[in-house]
Amino acid sequence: MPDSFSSPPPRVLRVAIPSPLRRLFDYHASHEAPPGGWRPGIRVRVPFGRRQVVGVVVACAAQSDLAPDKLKPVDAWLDAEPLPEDWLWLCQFTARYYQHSLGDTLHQAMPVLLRQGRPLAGRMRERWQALTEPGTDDPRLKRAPRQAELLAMLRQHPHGLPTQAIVAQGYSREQLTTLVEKRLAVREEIPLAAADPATEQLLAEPALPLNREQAQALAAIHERLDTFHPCLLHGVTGSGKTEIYLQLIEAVVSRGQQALLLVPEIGLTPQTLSRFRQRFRAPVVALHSGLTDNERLDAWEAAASGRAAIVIGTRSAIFTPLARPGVIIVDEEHDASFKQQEGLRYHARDLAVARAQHHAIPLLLGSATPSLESLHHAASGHYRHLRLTRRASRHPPARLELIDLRGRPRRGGLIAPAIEAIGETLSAGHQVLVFINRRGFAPTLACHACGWLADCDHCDAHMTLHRQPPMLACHHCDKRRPVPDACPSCGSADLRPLGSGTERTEETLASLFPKVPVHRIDRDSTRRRDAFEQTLAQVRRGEPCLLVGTQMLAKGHHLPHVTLVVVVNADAGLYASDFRALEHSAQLLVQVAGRAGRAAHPGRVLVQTLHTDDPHLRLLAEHGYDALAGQLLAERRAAALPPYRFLALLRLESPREDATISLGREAAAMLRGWTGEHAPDVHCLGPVPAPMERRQNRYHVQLLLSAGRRSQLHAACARLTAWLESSPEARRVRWSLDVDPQTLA
DNA sequence: AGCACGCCGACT
DNA sequence: GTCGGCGTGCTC
Repeated sequence: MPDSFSSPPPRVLRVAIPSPLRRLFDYHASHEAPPGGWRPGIRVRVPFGRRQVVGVVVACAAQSDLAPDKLKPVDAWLDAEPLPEDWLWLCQFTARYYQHSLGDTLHQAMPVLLRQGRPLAGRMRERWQALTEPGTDDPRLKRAPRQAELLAMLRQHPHGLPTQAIVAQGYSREQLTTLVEKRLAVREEIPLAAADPATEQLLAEPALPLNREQAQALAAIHERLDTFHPCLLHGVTGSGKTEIYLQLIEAVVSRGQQALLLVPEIGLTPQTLSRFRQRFRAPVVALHSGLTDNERLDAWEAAASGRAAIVIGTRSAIFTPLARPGVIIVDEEHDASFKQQEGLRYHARDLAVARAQHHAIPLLLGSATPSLESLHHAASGHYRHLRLTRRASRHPPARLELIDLRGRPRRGGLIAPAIEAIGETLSAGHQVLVFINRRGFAPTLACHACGWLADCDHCDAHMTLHRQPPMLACHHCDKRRPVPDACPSCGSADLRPLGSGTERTEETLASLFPKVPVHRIDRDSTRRRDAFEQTLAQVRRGEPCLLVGTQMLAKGHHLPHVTLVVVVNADAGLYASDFRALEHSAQLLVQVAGRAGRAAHPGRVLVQTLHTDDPHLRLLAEHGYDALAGQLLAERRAAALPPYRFLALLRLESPREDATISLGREAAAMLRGWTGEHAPDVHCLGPVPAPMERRQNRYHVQLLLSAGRRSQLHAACARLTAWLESSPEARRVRWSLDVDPQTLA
């Protein structure tokens, strides 16, 4: 075994470079070594081509495969100590699993300041302290009341306050520096490591009592906290999953370990955070989009050093290093936002499984509507299946009532029975949620004289008609056009909106129920930062109102006064061509339905559809999500689709249709020749045009690989990426490989 | 991905 | 006469 003390210092460093190239680059270790010697995980500044980049040492070697005169020396080391080992492991695993460049993976998984080469060690925190005693009023503050208030606040905290806490109180950095200039306060910097006071007592708020099911589920996870122990917490809306998370975290943190909680993009709200911050005295770090680069690096450092006890974040938080990992929890594990849909296409839930296994710690996946993957793992015994069937409220979850759209006139997408039910609910003093998964006024504009449709010039798609402001917009490429007065094809003035979006339904409801406020919630109406929260706060006050919204409304938000939910059209999702379309629409329908009747009143859910006899829809309506999931799993098995087989999708895209398809053909031919001998289990489908072949004037083609064994799929993907990287034709076509694709679009 | 080199069109 | 279009070649 090599002894690190007697082995000679390395002469060559193998460095991962932030570039899409799937290989390492060797450098001479001629620069002075860091104090602890060269080790994997140390960042270096190196010359790369004609520029300087920040790379990460991945291995140290005595010599390179390249001639020594081909190697350049590193310019400098940037870390005395390597970056966290668990983080480095996860990045290497991710790069391998998703067939992505390691350098690029490390780069993406690093806080921005580390990418730029800024130091990690020795971070300081600013603190501000009052210099004068209370009671000594300074005449210079007579005309500066805010500064006087700020000084009074600082005086109440003789040990000083961090900048963040002061800014949170509504004061500005300028006011602080003015106080310092007047020598009334002083700014100091203390090491971050000393900044958080130790906590004597973990719980700030008592735990809630658990019902029997909850207690059993918690006990099952508790049983083994020292091994990899994946559990699927499968509990209906309102069955108290969060309380189990909280008590599990309490148990882990009281052992001196850390908890990592992943939530969907839409779930990281101030309410969620305050629930955790109020419950624990332990330091909670939240990784949300509002953090500055400095705050993000501080949070990373706090997690890596172990000072942060609880880390909460969305998808990318899976890459947070942890000094003493104790549990990983993924809330709403079925949520599509856990999968990154561009660049490094990782699934945070799947990485959470790998990471928990690596650390030998429990993993908790929570959902009311688990993904078919997780249900399959639970059924096959890979995951422990913990069910919560009892709701805190005395009402059972609302059932879906299918109502037939066929042959009935629609107003704003709604038919008479739905409009009547809305009227009755409002008269009873309750609130109504109308769910429609299309934003804009209408899906498109049509000419009733000649049949012309408003199509996008750049995509194989219709343009959506908007009223606020009036325009035609393509939702695939962001191209906008003014609304024409007359048909561009025949000149007729008989242009009519076709179908309904949120704006049109909002308009219709406002005219049908003029005395009741209508709130529209979609990406367009909530563009202003706090508009969404403000509307929700108003709705929670409980006065009768109508909510019209897209799936933004469906997820997580507690709307206790809604007792009727209307789904304008269930068919769009159910009949989409994607193999996960049914699974995802069923999850969405159940989530939307979960918004109804959580308070003192039972709820109703009306689902408008053209296909009231559709077997899947009926199964969902009559027997619930679990029954439908069972059926869908059987169909997936029969169709040789995930979770029974594994997929990888090669996407090809270029402005030229012929170049795209011919590269696809060559790749397929190469692959079929290779798999026959090396990976007979791998099937290669295609090349085929992607579902929307032309987008933003680029042609999209795809090649689908499937296999029953991951090892063979992995080998085929490795062969494919290597071939593409060396193929001259592939340089003119943009390509990307999606391992475990979420959709085939 | 960057970034340079290199060879052909419309401007001061 | 130059500025600049993007084809193609390389990065230890």
